[in-house]
Amino acid sequence: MDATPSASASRSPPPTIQFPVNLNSINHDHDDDDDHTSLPSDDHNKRTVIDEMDFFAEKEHDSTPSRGFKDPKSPTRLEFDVNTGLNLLTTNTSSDQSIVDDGISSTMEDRRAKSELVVLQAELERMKVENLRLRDMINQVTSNYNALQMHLVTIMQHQKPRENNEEHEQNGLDGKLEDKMKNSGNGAVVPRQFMDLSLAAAVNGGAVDTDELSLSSSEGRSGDRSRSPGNNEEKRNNNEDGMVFDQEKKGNIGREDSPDQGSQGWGPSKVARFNSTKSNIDQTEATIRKARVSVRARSEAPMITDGCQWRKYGQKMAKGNPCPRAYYRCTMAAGCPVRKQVQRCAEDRTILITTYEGNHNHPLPPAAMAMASTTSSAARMLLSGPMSSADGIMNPNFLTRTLLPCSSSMATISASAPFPTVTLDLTQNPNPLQFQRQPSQFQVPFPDQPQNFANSPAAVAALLPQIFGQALYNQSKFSGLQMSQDTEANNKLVHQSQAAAAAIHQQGQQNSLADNVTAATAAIAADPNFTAALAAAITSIIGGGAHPSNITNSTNTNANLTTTPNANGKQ
DNA sequence: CGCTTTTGACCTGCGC
DNA sequence: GCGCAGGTCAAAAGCG
Repeated sequence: MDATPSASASRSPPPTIQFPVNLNSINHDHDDDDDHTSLPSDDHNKRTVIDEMDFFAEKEHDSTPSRGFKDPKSPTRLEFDVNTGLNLLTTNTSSDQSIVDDGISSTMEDRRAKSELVVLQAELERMKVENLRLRDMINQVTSNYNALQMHLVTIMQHQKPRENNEEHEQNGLDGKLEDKMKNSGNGAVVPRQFMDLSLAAAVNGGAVDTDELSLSSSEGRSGDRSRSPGNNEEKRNNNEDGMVFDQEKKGNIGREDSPDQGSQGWGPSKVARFNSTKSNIDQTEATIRKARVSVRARSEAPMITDGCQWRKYGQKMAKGNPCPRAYYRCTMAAGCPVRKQVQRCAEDRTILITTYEGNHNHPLPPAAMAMASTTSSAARMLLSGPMSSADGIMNPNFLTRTLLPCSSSMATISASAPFPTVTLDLTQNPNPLQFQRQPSQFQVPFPDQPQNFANSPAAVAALLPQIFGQALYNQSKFSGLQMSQDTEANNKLVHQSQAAAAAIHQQGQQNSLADNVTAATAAIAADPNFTAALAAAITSIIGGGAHPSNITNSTNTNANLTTTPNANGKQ
């Protein structure tokens, strides 16, 4: 147990790898000392203040290659000055006096120091304001992005409700996913499932709109399981009366789905068992939840810090791995469906494997946005994949071309299984050549990142949203186009996807921008080198964040994105 | 006191 | 039908 990755896990963040780290946590670290990086309480309220603190808290980064960056606004230079100045000042003020004490010039020095102090304070104020502004900007963009996403989903919904239904009917309505899955042996069936999912996913836009779904699902479940009731107290509202959904609406969206099924979160099969009458949507929902994003990173820490708060709800010995697997669920909001598994790699215990599933149904701190959007987008991407091939396996080439036309590092995606899983392998050396290692791998356009940032999981995680965001976008387009059913169509789709990708850059700028912002936010949060991170953020926000590549930096972030055919749900 | 972790039991799906 | 493995629950214990 102690050995468990999770054992001491969630609360004591100190040793953890910093994923898309928390602005909050960073701040706290500086202010209070690490204690509550993960404390649930500080969420929203403090954020504002914290953010400000953040920037200045990161003074240590004098060594940072800050020069390359330009603040969109005047403060740029000042900032640097301020940073150093602050440091010096702090030390100087105190030390000056003590050291200079004896000197005759002390008065002058004093004055000078005071005036400097005043100036610096003024600067500080300005910077604070600036920080606030930036933060607001980021928040705004983020919310815009979310809104846009939902909008897109809605549109999609309108566009293809029929097709969707038809599809499902074709599948043979008793057509539970389960059935399909079971039939997967035939090979032919699986792809279909995928198709369904894709459509549905596209329609629903992920967990987003499935209020009803959750409802139905919950019913189904509760019947089966005696436990379910207790389990869902938190979320119970939903069940009690369907209407409740409206209450929290968007907030709930996510909530609902998981809550009732919360318990089954990971269990694909469980979800699958709903009656067809309950609809495709249910299936979709369920399926979406199934999609997983797995991150492999080297760390001594029991858990990676990803900006969210987690509660451990179980631990199990998994077959074939001496290290126990820990189960966590997101505690940032009651009923949040997001879960994660943490386990050390059997072969190399320095590698920590964190698997995320589900979409958050609550507002997230910027730092957590990266991971959250990554998982949700990834899930949607996987599930909505029009690229399913005849054998039910995603065509990596397709993905490569579609999602990552201009990548600089490598990643692999494949999804043939009950749980499509995107595995981000951060354990690899940042060597582009790796790309060649596996034919099935494709490159993910991780923009270059600041040095410190480059190899950290945070960096990659921060960028994932871009990738998946784009992918999602692309796919949404695809699914629109995708009505064709044959593999032949896939070829077309490939081209279409490329076109779509291009179009996305033009049309979907908002989206990309948002993604970039998200990434940038995470970058800021995660990067110890604030200046670099800030630069990245600013660059992405102001410099026309349409392209991920807009984030300019010197180092490549390399990661492997791998999707595992996870037939048995075993690792 | 409230929250989190621990841990054994339970449920479910899957393969044989 | 049985056993195995994954996943979840919930009481008890621990902690701040």
